[in-house]
Amino acid sequence: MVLDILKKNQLSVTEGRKKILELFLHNEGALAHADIEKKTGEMFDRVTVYRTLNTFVEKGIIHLIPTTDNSILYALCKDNCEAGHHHDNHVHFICDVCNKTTCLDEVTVPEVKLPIGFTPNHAEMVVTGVCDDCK
Amino acid sequence: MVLDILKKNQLSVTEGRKKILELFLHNEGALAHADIEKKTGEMFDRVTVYRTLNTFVEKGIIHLIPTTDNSILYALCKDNCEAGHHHDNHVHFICDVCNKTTCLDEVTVPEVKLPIGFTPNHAEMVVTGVCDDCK
DNA sequence: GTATTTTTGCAATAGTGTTGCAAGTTTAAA
DNA sequence: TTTAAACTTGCAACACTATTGCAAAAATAC
Repeated sequence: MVLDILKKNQLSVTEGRKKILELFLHNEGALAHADIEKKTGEMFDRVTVYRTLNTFVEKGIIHLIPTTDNSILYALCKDNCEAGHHHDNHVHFICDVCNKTTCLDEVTVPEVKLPIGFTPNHAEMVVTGVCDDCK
Repeated sequence: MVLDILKKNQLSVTEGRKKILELFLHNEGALAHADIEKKTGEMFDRVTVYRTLNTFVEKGIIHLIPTTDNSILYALCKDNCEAGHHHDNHVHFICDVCNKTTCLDEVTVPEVKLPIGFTPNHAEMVVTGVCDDCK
């Protein structure tokens, strides 16, 4: 599984990439750099984690989630991942209780009518509230 | 104008608050902390700018805009500001060309149907593309 | 005008992210 | 299977972003 994804994206198979990709595959929600650093412990250098995450974003294996605090959240979305690249037009949900961020793969970002003069390219939507686990 | 807003929110009137609030009033788009520091130059300490922005957010004079890089963007939205507090349910637009962020006060964030178990509280939407100035 | 409350500036600290380079690992090809 | 080329990693250094405590200064209230 992990190997397939790396090879499909023409990436060298290294311990760091395998481990970090596994974290995303076995983790429901989104992850921040700090989460990954905690979970991998002393295994890799901070810089390696940063570079691995950037590589994955460039290849479209994971994608960024917009937030209002100054944190960068990354998530792998199962459906798109298989296809090798992301459409990433789904809504993200951040739980006010457990703070977990979830990709709602089945909820598509709705179209909005913009004022005259504005041309849309991409739209992101983040909903906060109470998630299924915390209800 | 500036004084009205500060008094309405029960804030002491200081040089820093007046100057920063003016920046928002005379600036179309959103501002990051770094923008404000550049525009105020040596007038105030960085810490004062941080604290002023936090105070304004708490009082609802300005609000945060979600981004995918790790930057915090602040914007004052004319309509709500007059009322003393924000509804902040409008769409934000980030121009791919000039990178300016605009509040589309007249475009409301649409409702979406969430999966069973999820209860929404607040929704944010950010659209990227080409703005009116850059078209 | 003075006392009280609030805000500011400074110094120190912590967190976040990037770059250059040498050493190490992976890949591909003989 | 060995070797050479390409790529990735770790380290050190650096830059930027943000927060806290405390004393001095300013604003408000009386």
